[in-house]
Amino acid sequence: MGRRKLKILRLESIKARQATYSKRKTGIVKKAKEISILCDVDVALLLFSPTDKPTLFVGREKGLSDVLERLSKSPYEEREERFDP
Amino acid sequence: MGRRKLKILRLESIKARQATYSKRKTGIVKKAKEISILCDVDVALLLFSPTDKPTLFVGREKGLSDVLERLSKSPYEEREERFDP
DNA sequence: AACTATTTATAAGA
DNA sequence: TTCTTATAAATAGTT
Repeated sequence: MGRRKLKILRLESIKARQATYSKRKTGIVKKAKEISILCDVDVALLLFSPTDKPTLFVGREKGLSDVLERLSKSPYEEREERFDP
Repeated sequence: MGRRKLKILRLESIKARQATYSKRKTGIVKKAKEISILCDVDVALLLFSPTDKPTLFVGREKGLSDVLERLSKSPYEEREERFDP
């Protein structure tokens, strides 16, 4: 989306990475919140900025530890890792 | 987006929650991958489906434990929790 | 799983 | 960083 189509490759300048990070972080956190509410599911999203600042969103008024514990209790057969969605 | 504007409230039927989850999971995992590549940052996204199946995406070819360790080492003052982005 | 009308996210610019 | 706007992308309802 945007004025031009962007290729998904590492942005060259640190300024561009910071500007794009700021915009996209807002978008993805919003998406995380929406899917959690709409579908009534647990979500945890952790991001580090180009300047190393972490942002954490966990849905449904839980803590990160609750969601991680849930993952640890989930059978391996049910887990799905997405490296190339 | 879509044929009608949707209010961000828990969908009533389990079928609707499952259908919407499936579509939006694809979208948010794609977003996580994109911000990780474009901005060259660490990202971890964990989602549980309405049928309890977990999906995990971690960017930059790291493991979840690496990203969690990075969070644990991050100064509290730098952390940002987003409950209402 | 696919289609497509419509809404939403965002790239570039200011 | 924040706002605007043109355009690309996501997705709700449907089949």
